[in-house]
Amino acid sequence: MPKIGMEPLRRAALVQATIDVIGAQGSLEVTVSQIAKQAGMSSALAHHYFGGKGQIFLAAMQSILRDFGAEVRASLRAAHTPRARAEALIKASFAPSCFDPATVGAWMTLYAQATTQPDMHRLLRLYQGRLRSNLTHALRPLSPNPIEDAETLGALIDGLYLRAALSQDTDVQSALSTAMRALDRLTGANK
Amino acid sequence: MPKIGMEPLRRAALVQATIDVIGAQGSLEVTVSQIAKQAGMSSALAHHYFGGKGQIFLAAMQSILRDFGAEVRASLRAAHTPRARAEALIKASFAPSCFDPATVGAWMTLYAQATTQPDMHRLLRLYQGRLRSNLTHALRPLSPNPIEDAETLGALIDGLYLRAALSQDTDVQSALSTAMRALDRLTGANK
DNA sequence: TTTTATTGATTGACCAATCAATTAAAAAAA
DNA sequence: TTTTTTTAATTGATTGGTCAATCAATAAAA
Repeated sequence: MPKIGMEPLRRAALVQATIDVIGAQGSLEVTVSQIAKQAGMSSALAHHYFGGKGQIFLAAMQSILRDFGAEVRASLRAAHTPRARAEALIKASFAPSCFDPATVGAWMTLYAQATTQPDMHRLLRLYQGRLRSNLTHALRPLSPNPIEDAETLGALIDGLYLRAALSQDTDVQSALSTAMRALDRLTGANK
Repeated sequence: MPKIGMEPLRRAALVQATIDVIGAQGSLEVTVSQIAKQAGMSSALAHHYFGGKGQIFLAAMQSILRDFGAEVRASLRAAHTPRARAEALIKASFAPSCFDPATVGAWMTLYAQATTQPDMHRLLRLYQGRLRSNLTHALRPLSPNPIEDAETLGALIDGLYLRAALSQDTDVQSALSTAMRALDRLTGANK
């Protein structure tokens, strides 16, 4: 069986499997064996390539954040005015992929683990920093205090996401329009 | 030893111990034995009175939410204008007790478990419902759309709390003033 | 003597991590 | 080209540890 160059494939499969399993059972309580089985290999191999459960988890989170980052950049690319950029950032935060059960589970895991695991904490700060920076940039031409307003809008997005994600009746639409309305107000309520 | 009427005392001690242990180690990963030891009894007794770990956890969360509710009510009692009521609600959400490591740990646990455990989910909805109701009531005389604005302010509070709680440099003050500024804006930017 | 309180010890299960052994591709040597 | 050697891939089985939950036994109040 040993075709050479399996490592990257295996690692990718394990990362995807981790996300799938977390999504399937909606929880952080997954075992290495479950993940390995989902990825079609033995748990020993998972340990061989990743070293430990924590590192598998970390890689999975990184993957999710990377995908989200890509979605944000794609969304920004089509936006050519400050206002459109701010809207793009909001829309990306409430994209359907963000409400995939796997993503929600991973996100809650991240929050819960950030209190103790430095790696996870760093990852969370990274996301928050990027969102803040993007929002500040977009709001600079629109607001007299872009930094403060970016902070407000960023926190609002997180709070709305939390509520939407944890309502079984995931009414993303309502969360999205609430965020948009807030943007209207922050930028001077210009319709 | 068996003085009669131990049950309520033991239960209360276990609830407090749960909060303490979660706080001390900043994480949801605590064992029944740890909790029982902290409460000065055997793990068997903890099981005897509560039936299982999940029920101990649930009782601890209920206790935290009950305390928070009491703080909110106390804060509201001193507020005699709509504006003061809204401010009181915000202040209560950023009270020092909310940033006690034990409270933060418990809160993150609640979010993480709400995705799977119906009990926890119900509890979270209860908190969100009460906050929404309180905010709506306070904003009714201040805003043309109190329901929508309460939703916005509630989500903002949650988001700001999340950020403040997960920054090692817990700058509660900044979160608080951001929320207050948002209240200004929602209520027509008067002053 | 019945009921309540209490615990040490045990059970049963789960699980992360390790190890020894196997396979076969690839590379080097003959 | 054939043979040997090295290296990567792979897993079944095992280990060591943890933990929730149960139980049997004890002690003392009512």
